[in-house]
Amino acid sequence: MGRVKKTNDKRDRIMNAAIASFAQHGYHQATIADVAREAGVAAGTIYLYFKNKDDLLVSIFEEKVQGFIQEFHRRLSQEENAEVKLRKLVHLHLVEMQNHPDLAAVFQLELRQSRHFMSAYPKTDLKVYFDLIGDIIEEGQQQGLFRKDLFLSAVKKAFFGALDETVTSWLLAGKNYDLSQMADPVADLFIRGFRD
Amino acid sequence: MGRVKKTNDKRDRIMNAAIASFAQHGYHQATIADVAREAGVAAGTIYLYFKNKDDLLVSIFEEKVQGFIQEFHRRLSQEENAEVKLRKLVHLHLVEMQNHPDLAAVFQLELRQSRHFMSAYPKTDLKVYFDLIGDIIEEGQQQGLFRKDLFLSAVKKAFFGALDETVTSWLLAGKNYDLSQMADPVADLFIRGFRD
Amino acid sequence: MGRVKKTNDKRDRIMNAAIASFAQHGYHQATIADVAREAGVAAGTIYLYFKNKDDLLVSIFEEKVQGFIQEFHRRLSQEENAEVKLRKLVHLHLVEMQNHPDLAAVFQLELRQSRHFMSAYPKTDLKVYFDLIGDIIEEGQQQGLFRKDLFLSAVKKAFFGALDETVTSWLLAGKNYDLSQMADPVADLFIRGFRD
Amino acid sequence: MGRVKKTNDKRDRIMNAAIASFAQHGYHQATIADVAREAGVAAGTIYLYFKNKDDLLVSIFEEKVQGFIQEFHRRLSQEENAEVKLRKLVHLHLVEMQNHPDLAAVFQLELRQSRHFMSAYPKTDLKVYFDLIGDIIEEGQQQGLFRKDLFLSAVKKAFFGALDETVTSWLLAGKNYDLSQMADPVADLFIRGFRD
DNA sequence: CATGAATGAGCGTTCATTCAT
DNA sequence: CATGAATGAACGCTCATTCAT
Repeated sequence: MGRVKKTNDKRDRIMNAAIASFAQHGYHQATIADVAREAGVAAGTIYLYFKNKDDLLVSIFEEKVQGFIQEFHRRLSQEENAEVKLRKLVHLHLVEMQNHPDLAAVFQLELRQSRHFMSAYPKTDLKVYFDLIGDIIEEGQQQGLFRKDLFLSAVKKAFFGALDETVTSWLLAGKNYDLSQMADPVADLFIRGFRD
Repeated sequence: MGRVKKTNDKRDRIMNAAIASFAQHGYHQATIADVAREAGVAAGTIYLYFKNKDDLLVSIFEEKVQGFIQEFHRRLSQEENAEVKLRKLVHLHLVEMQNHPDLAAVFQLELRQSRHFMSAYPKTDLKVYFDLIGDIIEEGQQQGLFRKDLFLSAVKKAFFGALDETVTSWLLAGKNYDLSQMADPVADLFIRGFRD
Repeated sequence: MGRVKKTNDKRDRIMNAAIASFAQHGYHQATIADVAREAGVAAGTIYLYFKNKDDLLVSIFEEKVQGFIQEFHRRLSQEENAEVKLRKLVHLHLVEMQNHPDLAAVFQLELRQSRHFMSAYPKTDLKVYFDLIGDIIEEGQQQGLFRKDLFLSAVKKAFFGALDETVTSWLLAGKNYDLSQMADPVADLFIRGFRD
Repeated sequence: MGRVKKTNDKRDRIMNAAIASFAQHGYHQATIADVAREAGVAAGTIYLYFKNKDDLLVSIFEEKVQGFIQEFHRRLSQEENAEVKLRKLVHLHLVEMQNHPDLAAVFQLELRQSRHFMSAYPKTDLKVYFDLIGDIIEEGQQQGLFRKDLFLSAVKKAFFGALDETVTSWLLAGKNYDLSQMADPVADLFIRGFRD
């Protein structure tokens, strides 16, 4: 176990170094040498764990988003009411981004620079996140809370886009205010918008 | 007049070539040679009209977005009712993007890769667009249509983000559906969300 | 005459602008656009008077050096004594360079960057200057002032090199002392070295 | 040791390739690709050992001149008499240049094209060479061989300039005569010029 | 003669990636 | 597994020169 653990440690160190480097310098400006230095490994070592620079970026997304989604699922499954779930999702999304600003910067700003990611976008884990949102809305419809005539694929995107822009604006403003305070106003807006 | 016209023609040709090239290959992947070939000019000629590659990208944004905002302003000023205005804005936004998909791709995907643009983001013309949105919402509040307790800076971003993601999703899905059909569902969502 | 004069004026203006530009920025750093701006003409105009940038540099040398040599000839022909002539030549050389520092900079520093000049060096007007020096030394030998066994081609170069380095050092030191004060010490050195 | 030796070998190979390339084509005309080809390395490798092209040029000067000066110092320290020292210095200078004509070409012709070098000129190792010359002259004064009223800073430059021009002329004439034969005539000239 | 817009060849430098050790 | 020296493709940009007006 110690052996395996150690290996994963190194992979994690590289990934975290990449998050920090990409967030600080931007994906294109950050070099593999930067990441290696930050991770305390040789540049060549990175290629033992990741196929290439793009894979490193995409892996950050896949593994970290997966983690978030799993956690969000777990946390939301405790709730019954779709409105409460939706509100909680907004809170979780913004709080997590606030607590992991480097990761947020990579998600919001850098990830879009990966051709590979963008072309695979509709099939990524992000789809799972969209589904999570869609499921909650449908749940709300079944609970008689939300309108039946919602154009689901449209409102899902609108909801996600609202969260996304909220985080992006916060990042680009220099993170100079409390992001979580935006949660209730945004959640209210959509819950009212969804209501019957 | 002929002389001036011709010069502007060349500048426009370069800018349009850049929009096409950036949309097709992505900002970083597109080379100045690509743009020049597409515009039918020599590479060096581009530097007679634009300071550098980044300036080309930023100029696209500034001049084209300015055009859109002015047109939106003009079109919306004919309306009285804030709800109608908001609905119309959503329509205009999505229809324009649908009619100019390359430009849309540059706006949604490529522009964010410009460090220069992103750092200037809060001061760009995009702020004017945010203001336009904010003004309509405030107008709705004064008309007694929208809630007075809206967290304006939050809902502005949510609204813009929703439009933004709607377009981005459409682009990344390969523009394989009618974008304008998303207008009413999205507009409905926000109008209800804003209502008193 | 007015017509011809005007033309020569423009050629002169360009040449003087080139001297100033080359002296200030260096030959390679100075652009044709710089020279044109300084001369108050369009870039293309320069090519009506000079074959190319290199020709401009070489022409400065040829015409200005020719002027100097002619003047030196004239001024020295008044003297009889070879020692006096030599002393006067040193004075003239240093005083002229001091009075035309931009020209000096072009001679001492920039001219050597012209491949064309360097390859033609042994055949340039500089040879005439070397000959002028050689003639004076031979005159001194005939006047019984200088040794008969001087290796003429060696001492000519040594003499010129001494003047050259004296000017170069002054230029590179920022022209922060009186160059003409070096004349007598240098002249003394060579006159003694040449003496029988 | 093998490892270190090999690394130095590569650096040396690049430097020697640069000397050959700069001598043959001139500094500005020689490309990094030329140097790389000549050295048998990839272009990028050069940047592992030198900061940029200019650094390559300046490094040639610093390391090679330093070598010469040290060797000259060592060789001259064996002599007592200042006149003999001076004569030997002239010999060494010309013989070394004759034996390393590519290096000579870089010194005499190319180095002066480096803005960076020229601006640092008064502080370079060349100053050490000037000092070496000055020390010998002062030694001669103390030995009662040379005049006390020599304008030292003037005659130092004259002496160096004479050597410099002697080499330059030889190079530009196509190295078509024996440079070392100029040594005695030049040395004689200065020794007589310096004498009491 | 004069212009200056247009040209396009040319090059230094970076950096993701490889591979011998 | 790990290294880091070496690679070499790739590209933005400059600027001397041309030529249609």
